[in-house]
Amino acid sequence: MPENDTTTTPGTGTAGPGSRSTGPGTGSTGPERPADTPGSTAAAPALTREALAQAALRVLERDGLAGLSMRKVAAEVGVKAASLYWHVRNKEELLDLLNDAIMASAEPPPREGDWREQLRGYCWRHRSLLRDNRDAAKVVAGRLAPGPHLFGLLEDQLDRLREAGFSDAHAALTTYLLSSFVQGFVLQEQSPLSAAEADGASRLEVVSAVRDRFRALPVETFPNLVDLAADLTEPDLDVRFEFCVERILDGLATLLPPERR
Amino acid sequence: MPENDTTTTPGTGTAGPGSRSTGPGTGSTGPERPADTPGSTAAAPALTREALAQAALRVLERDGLAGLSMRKVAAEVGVKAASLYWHVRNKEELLDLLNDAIMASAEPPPREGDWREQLRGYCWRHRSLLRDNRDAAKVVAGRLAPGPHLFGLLEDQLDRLREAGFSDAHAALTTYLLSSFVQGFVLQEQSPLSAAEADGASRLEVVSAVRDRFRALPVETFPNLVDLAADLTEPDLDVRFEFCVERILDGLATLLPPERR
DNA sequence: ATGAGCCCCTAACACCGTTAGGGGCTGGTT
DNA sequence: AACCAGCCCCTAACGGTGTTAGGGGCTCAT
Repeated sequence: MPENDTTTTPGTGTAGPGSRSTGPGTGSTGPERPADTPGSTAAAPALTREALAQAALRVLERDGLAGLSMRKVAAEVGVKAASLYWHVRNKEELLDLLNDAIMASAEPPPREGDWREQLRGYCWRHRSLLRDNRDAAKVVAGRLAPGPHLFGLLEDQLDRLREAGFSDAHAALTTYLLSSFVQGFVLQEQSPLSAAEADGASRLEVVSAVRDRFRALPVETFPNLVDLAADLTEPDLDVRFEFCVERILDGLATLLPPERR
Repeated sequence: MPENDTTTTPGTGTAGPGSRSTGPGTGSTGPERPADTPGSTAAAPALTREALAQAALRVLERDGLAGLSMRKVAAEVGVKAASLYWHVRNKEELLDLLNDAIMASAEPPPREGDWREQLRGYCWRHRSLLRDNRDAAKVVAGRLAPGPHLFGLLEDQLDRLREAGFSDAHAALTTYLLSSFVQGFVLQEQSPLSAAEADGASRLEVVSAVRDRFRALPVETFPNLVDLAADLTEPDLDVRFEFCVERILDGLATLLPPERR
């Protein structure tokens, strides 16, 4: 009942009218539309999957992931909820589109400096991408489904890694290391520290409250937590991120022969 | 044992009748229950927050995070949904409890070998913890809210890091690096590669399908993706994880004076 | 006996994802 | 001209969700 379903799979082609058959664009990279509305009322906006993705992006920005519903996205494009199912198999697929729409605004760092500088740029940009779009980290979280835009980034990153001297296998593995870390980090840095967020509670207030809680722990069982309370609650998350990224870069450097650094 | 609780931040005590006022245990560490049901029908299970967490854990295992509803958790403990709100402010708080319940089954690696070996153990154990409990990674994802069990782990990890020779600040930052990475990695490794999962589609089938898709990309625009298709789709995720962890450990090693390695 | 606090209940609200079925509107074929 | 096929949207409804209001017992200390 709840999920299951999947009844569809490809089969079940009872050819019944109601069943979704092809849907517009299923292709990954190639353009799908036959042409574009040859004549007649040329201005008709023509609801596309792209338009859906943009609408979803707007709703996400306004209401957050929890507030993103089919009905709202439909309203955003001026139709009713059920109509979306002509363009999209289900909400999950809409989220895939949304995921790609988020990735669309990413662009690789400039091609200057050594490999460290460039990879560093990738990490920091990836982080800001996930932070700038509301709830982007959560959207991306359980979603590998590579949209075309991510392909471009991946391609570019691999290119630089190989050029830096990394082996094929190492280059490929490195992309996973970087993306896993950045994703995990942003997820953590954006999650509310305590229930006392979302209300007023300025960031700094919450942080120092957490720090006090650390300090208030029983010293005999949690000596380190008490002692390192200040370090654990370093309020500048950029410092944290920088530390982590530099450590990862150091680790990657050991893969290269010393002369390439 | 650790009855616990965290939570609440006391305020809001308007003392009005209908409003949830205190809830059972609000104390931080001390035991709350006055005693335990002195006489009479001694066997009454007495619905506790702990029991709720266990019930939620069972529902999670059975139906996954998407299928975890207040009503089901309530049914699991033999009450109706509305009754849960006496013990818990809302679903979010229940998820915090669930989070801690998941963490409860974690235990630190043995204290043998050098610091690398021990940190490695932490990473691999953390990963299996998140993989063994269904949807655990997603539950933990947007949830810092440190349950008492996580405190224990953190304390232990910090202790080993300092003993290894890391400075206070470095030790603290390292815990974030490790947990961010592991969390991000498991999130990625568990997310379905394509829509063609969840159905039949053995893992290997899907992997090789994805590999073929990489290879089928236009070579002139995605030369690296095409070329590294095999490396990018390495099916053994342990290999990936190992690479990432070792790189991070290498990076951490550079913080130590050479003689401590 | 009274009241306070605990703990659960029934009903209901508004909203969710999703499906069934239908109805126009278009363009091509017979 | 008539027809059909496909596109694209609609209304209505199903079963489910989190959450609140209000009430009712049941146990205790006064």
